[in-house]
Amino acid sequence: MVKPTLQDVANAVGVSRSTVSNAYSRPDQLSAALRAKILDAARRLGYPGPDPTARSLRRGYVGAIGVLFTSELSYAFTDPFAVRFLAGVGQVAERHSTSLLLVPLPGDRDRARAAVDNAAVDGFCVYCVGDEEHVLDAIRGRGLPLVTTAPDAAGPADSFVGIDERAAARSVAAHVAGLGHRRVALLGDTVLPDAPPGPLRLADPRDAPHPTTRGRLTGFADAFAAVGVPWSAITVVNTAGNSRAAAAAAVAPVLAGDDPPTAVLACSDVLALGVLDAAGPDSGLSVTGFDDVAEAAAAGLTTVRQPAEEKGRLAAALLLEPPADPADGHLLLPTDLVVRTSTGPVPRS
Amino acid sequence: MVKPTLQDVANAVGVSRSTVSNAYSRPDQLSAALRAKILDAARRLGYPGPDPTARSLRRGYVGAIGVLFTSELSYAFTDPFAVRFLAGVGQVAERHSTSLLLVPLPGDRDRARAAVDNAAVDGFCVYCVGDEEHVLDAIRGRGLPLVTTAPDAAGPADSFVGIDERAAARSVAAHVAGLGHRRVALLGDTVLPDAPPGPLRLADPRDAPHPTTRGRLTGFADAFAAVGVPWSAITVVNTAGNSRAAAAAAVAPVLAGDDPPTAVLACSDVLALGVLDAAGPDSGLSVTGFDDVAEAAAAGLTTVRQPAEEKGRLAAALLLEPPADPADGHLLLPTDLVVRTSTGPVPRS
DNA sequence: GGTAGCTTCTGAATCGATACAGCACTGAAT
DNA sequence: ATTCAGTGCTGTATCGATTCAGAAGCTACC
Repeated sequence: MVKPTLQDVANAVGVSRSTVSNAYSRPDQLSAALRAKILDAARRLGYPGPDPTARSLRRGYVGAIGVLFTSELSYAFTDPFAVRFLAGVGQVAERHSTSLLLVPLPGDRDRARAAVDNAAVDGFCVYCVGDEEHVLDAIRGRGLPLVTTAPDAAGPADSFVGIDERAAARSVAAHVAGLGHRRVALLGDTVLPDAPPGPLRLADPRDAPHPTTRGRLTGFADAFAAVGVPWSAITVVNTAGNSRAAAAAAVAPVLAGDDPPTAVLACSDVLALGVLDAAGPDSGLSVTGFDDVAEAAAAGLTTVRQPAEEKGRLAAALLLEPPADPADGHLLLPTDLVVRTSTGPVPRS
Repeated sequence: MVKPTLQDVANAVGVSRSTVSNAYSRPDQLSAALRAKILDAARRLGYPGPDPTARSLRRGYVGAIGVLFTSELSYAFTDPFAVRFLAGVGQVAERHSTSLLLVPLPGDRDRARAAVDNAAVDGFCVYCVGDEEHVLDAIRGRGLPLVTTAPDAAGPADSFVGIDERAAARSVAAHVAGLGHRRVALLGDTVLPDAPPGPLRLADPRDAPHPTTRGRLTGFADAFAAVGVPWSAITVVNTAGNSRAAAAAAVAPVLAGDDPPTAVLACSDVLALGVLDAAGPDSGLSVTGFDDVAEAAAAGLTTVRQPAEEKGRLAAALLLEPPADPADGHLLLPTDLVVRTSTGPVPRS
């Protein structure tokens, strides 16, 4: 038994294809009686209703928005901040009867492009992009609306929702500097594309390719420069992946070295928690994170809070309810410095 | 400027449409020189490559699998077990260059059906279904492959990957019974469709409509029946949602009542954690969960471990690499009873 | 009775691509 | 010179629906 099509239903009832189509999509275009007759025949024939693909082709829209993640798809579910962001996107999508297409973005440039080009969606919500500028170009090339969460990745036509990464980073770094810390290390995931885990030479924080990392490192640098600590005196540590374990592994040698830092500022809470793991309890090391995920509170982590779900909700809303004035497509969210027990004065040793 | 189509590129180069199509999808069908010329012209014209929707229509497949959740889409991201399951699905999908379409399933029957009917996917992976049998029927009606995680929801043609819910529940309940507990309460989310939070009359555990809940409650009942505690002596408590807060709110009155239970067995870790919240530390109450999510270990929760990511990976694999023999489409995963500190002997009072 | 105004339904064009049979040409073998 | 097998490319049918202008039928009013 082959799958019946709209035409088969039309034949069975003895009406035209258009009428059957109307029975499904525009009930006001035909009499209730005929409609009932058609739906009944459809049920009898086992016709499951209009084919979504064919319908999308003709209508010109799909009813799904793509969500892109720089790294593997599984990362989307590994970082608690990402999960909450997605939940926010999902809430709004749900209201619009829109699905979420999670697009795995392979590391390989060409395959990444292909993944974007092949995604059947009405728009893209890009959670975070590294130097994947070409992926954004692919989206723009398709003429699809795009909302990003990294300010300087946003082109003129793109929407944006996010925080002032640099200012937020400055606030937490200023707190650490204010406690007297001068020997500090910064910790980021994939600070430079192919760098191994561990300490890294980075001539200038603005050289970091990943916009979010760049913004945060630059903000950290700002605050320390303000108290006389030059960039060159700051250790930058790279991790292989945004995970607790990766962070612990990358930072352990640094903590064990000569002249270890008295404070470590991480680019995400997950990394910061890894630093706490590596340092062990009561080490006296000051550690800060970023995002304020649920685990941060339990661990007493000093961090910067940004509204995760709200960010997701707004991103989806920008896509699904585009503002009349494109100028309203750029949203800057507030952040809060949350001081907990993971930061304190420099221990005298 | 309108978006160019394949035809426009063909015209520009002076070849047929098919040749341009081949340049993209079957490079071996034309000379490298011509292919280069075509791709070059495409770039010049701003042609973004074949339209995914049109391609899907013609090819007959989409390159995406649907993931269905009974409750709201945001739930998918709220339950840690669901998140890990999804991560597993994502890993396998990634290997197959396949996207994940998360389909929000509205509570309303008709809209739920519509959501399924409109999803452009090659198959469905149903994380958990309540009494949503009609949704499964809709999927089958479309002739799409289906993998479920609830054994008795699986039709003959469906694949299945999951655990023996009843036996697993029996094992943890036997542990609690072995500790001497005889006054017990069971806690589940939406045990009956429209029941309010709090204690509930349920004549028989097998009356619970949700297959997973049904399996677990029945297993609990088995173990207590074996030590002489009849079903009628067991309190069943309903929650409004699978969250810590909902569980705490639903169970608090029960714990505060006359003749409170000495043990509470929950149908998920999240609920169990809520019970611990409600009971407070050192209450002497024994509490068990289900799934062994990350937070369970930290809270010392006695629970049943099941392999979350592996479950997701297998589910996706059944969809994307269907076994030659349909009999291999039913996978039963192992579970482990994990005894921690949240269970202990009955306190003498 | 004629025309205006509705509602209900039809037919052809269209969305943007892919599959497949078949044609034209090339070079080698007979 | 003729057949043959292989490349490389073209043309047409097709995927399964939606859209829209317009025809047909029916009521209603002057």
